[in-house]
Amino acid sequence: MLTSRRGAAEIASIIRREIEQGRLAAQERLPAERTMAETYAVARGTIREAIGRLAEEGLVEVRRGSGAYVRAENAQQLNPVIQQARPLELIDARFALEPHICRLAVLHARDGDLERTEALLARMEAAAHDPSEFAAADTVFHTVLAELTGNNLLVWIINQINSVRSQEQWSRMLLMTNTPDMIRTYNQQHRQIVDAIRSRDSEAAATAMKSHLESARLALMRAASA
Amino acid sequence: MLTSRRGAAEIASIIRREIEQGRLAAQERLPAERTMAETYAVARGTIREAIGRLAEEGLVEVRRGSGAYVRAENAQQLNPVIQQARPLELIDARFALEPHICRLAVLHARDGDLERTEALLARMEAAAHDPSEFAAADTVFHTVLAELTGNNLLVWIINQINSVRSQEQWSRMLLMTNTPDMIRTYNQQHRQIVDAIRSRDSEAAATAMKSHLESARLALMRAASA
DNA sequence: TTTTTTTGGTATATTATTGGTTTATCGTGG
DNA sequence: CCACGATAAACCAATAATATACCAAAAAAA
Repeated sequence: MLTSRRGAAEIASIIRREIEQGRLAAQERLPAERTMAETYAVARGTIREAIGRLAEEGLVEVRRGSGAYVRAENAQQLNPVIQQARPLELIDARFALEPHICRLAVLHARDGDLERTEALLARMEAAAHDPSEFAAADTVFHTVLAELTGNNLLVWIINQINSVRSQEQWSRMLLMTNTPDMIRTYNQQHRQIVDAIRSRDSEAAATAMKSHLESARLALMRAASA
Repeated sequence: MLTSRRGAAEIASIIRREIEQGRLAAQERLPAERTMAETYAVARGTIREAIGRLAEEGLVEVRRGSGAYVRAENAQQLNPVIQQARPLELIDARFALEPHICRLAVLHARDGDLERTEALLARMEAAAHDPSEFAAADTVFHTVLAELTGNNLLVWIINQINSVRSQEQWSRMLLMTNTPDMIRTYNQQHRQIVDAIRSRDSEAAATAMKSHLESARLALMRAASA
């Protein structure tokens, strides 16, 4: 139900969501009130009202003449379980989910749906020497696989797991493990997965995903012990 | 009586359902009376009558010049994605997660940890004629299995999935499917799972869990088609 | 350093929106 | 017929949002 009156409450919800989703990092400064007023097409007073509520909630801290800042202790507040999850816990969770996601994708994916994965495969193959770009595309790839199942719950879970990748520790780990050699291996495995889905072989798809995850786990453990 | 002509009582139930299903968050403002009148194709007075009843029930709070707001204590604050998940989506997600959770439980569970499952098995076996009690214990049982893995991320995911059981639709479904016969079947399967974990046979544990979930899915589909 | 720019803080008059109220009218069912 | 509920329209009062201007603190630039 959308209301015509875009009030301070709605603006506050929008900003709150931005913060909780981590699109605004801790300690980071919010855009200036006048800027936000323009971007949300709303009066500055409304922005001030919204920020005031967030300040009351302790989510942000406003400094006169400087700006409004995300309070550190609240930036990661939502889903502390996921944020504190250790890399190996994440891999285990993926081991549980993604092979079966591949099976469900075989059952539910329509032919046209695989085109998106093709574009992603190309993007990842072009990023052999750009670990960040590869990681970004890889995240989308695994999300798209979940979407192929048509199961919104699974998509949501995968998104939750993916959200940890924005974490600092995780980013550094990715840069270490995503060497050109590993990226090449991953790309071959990705293609095996897509091919298996395309040929409607659910067990082959699940097996390919297990191999893929096993490679990722090994790379992770090598990086951790190094 | 003309069914096309909707009275205040009907409008009130519609809005009440919107609130209880969490489609309107806490503290959120309802659409303006004039707007709702248009969307429900009804006179403003009828909307006012409906909102008045909700206010009497304490479900909403009306502020002159501002709007009608959902009172915090009545708003559903669960995750909308999970809340709107269909039973079969949930089962599929469990199919993805729980067999592998059993494997991980075999790997990580210590001997003493299985005592909790024993107590739960006894509780469920004593509840053959009490579907609600059985469902409650069953929820805990699957959570404990996740805890055996030592993976907090998996525990969190299972808890999220379990939280949907408080939903109205789901409760009715459980009462339909949890007949004494089905409960007996479930209890046998639960014991197979625990026995497999105890004897450190990860594939047997995973297979037993798959059988269990398959039984649940069949019961669900029978109930849905009935 | 000094100067300039940017930023939040405050005040105010105006406009728009919203709930509150009244009144007249129409249809349906008893 | 009457009673009752819904409709429709008009107006009132409270509140929210807008638009504008100016101040003071902080930051940036000179």
